[in-house]
Amino acid sequence: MPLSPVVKEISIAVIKTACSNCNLRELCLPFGLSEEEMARLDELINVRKRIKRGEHLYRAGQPFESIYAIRSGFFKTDVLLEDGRDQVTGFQMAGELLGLDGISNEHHSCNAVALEDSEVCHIPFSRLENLSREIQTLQHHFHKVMSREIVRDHGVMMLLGTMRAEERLAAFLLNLSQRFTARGFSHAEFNLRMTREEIGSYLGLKLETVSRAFSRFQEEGLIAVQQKHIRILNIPGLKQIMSHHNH
Amino acid sequence: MPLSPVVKEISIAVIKTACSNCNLRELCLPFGLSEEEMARLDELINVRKRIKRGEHLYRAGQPFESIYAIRSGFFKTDVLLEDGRDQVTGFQMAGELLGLDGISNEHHSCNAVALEDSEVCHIPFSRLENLSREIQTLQHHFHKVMSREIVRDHGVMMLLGTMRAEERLAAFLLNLSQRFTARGFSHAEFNLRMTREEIGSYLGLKLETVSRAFSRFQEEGLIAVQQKHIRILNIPGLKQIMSHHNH
DNA sequence: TTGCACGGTTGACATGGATCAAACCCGTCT
DNA sequence: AGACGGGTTTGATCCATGTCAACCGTGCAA
Repeated sequence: MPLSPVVKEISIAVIKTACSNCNLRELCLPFGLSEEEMARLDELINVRKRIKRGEHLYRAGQPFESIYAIRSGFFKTDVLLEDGRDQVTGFQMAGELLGLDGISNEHHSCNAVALEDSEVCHIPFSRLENLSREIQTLQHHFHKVMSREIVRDHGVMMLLGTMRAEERLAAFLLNLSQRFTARGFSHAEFNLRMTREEIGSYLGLKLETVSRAFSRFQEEGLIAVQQKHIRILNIPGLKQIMSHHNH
Repeated sequence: MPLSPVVKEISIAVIKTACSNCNLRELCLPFGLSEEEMARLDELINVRKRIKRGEHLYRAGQPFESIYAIRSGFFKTDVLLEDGRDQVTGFQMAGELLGLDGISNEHHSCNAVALEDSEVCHIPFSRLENLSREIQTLQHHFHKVMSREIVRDHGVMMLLGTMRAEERLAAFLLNLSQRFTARGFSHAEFNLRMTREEIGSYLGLKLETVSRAFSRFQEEGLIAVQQKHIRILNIPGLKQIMSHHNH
């Protein structure tokens, strides 16, 4: 059966996806819900999409109708200016939500691209609003998630506004490490899913600067880098880089 | 009657404040509500606080229990790093909401300071959640407001990550102009409420750089600056500065 | 009225990161 | 196996913005 051009780029698998037995439920939307409440959430979240590396989950300008919970994989979001400049606004991993920016004016305001083969749960937003009018816990948790996104963005603004290159990269690595840990992965060893250029775009730096900072950290014994493979050797050392911001 | 030290710094006036006859209702939370729904919102928003110039509406770390709608005046929000660095994360004016960042972990994550004598409406958050479980329009509008904040933050990240000094300042001025216009003020002439240092902090620049950029714009006939008084003479010119980002 | 304090402006100079360019590494295709 | 291409590393140089310092303007207090 032929697929339309639009659908072709992401294959939709209508697999019954249950929050109730998802191991990410404590990181994700169902956090704090009772069994019975979770069952009601399950009714609404029943489509899972697979997105292959490099494909868009959504694009800026497309009508907004759903948010997405990442079940597995890794994404970036970015915004584009008319003159071609773009900036990565975030990297998202399992258990995190994508698409919250689209609520504001019924259209997505950024692009979401998979950086590795990924799976997301499709959450129709108006049905989520309906359900969260009935389940207070869900309502409150959703508000917390949105608020957390605002706080995170303030952190990035701080980083972009006041930190120098090496501080930014240290903050970035520590943040990744901490999020991997929360998902049960090694806090000290991981593969970067994004290029130096994407890291640079996120951190407001050029790719060469990112590369040099990696090399510098390696020379100082803080990390071991081998292309995309990172081993963090000295977490306190990285933290220290963030604190003494002169030289 | 003596006031406690905590209360002393902001004088609370328990004046009946009605959204229903507030001229900011179309910019603010009541947007889109029917008369009857607005009356229910009125029941919940019945305390107005006056905050004098320089005083804090709230501070980072304080327990969160309310959000605030600005009735009149002008605020800045800023975050502080342990090592003393701080950054202004936004400037807020009448009709805008303050405190959304506090939802995420029951504590405010930034400081909100009045830049001129101001008045805010006090909106107990749990009561707002209760009401928005009953009024779909309110619920949806509140979600839009939070989402808009996220989109705004992405814009600031873009600005901090990719723009040069003069582009940032042009973007800043155009944004202010546009928000003043939306509130019925002149789009071309206004007084800045913040210092050069605060502008710089927001834009990720030093105050001297901000000052030089103002002077440069003046030389080029784009604006007329006289200390805090700004007159915008050439809006297309400012827009153009933002677009050609090389030299 | 004078003087002080705070914010703003301007200049001279220093520097972190951008830019430009070459070479390298690694996986993939032929 | 060889060649190609995307991503990365490293070096040399440049420039926008930071830093430091002097001075100015305005409003408030004595």
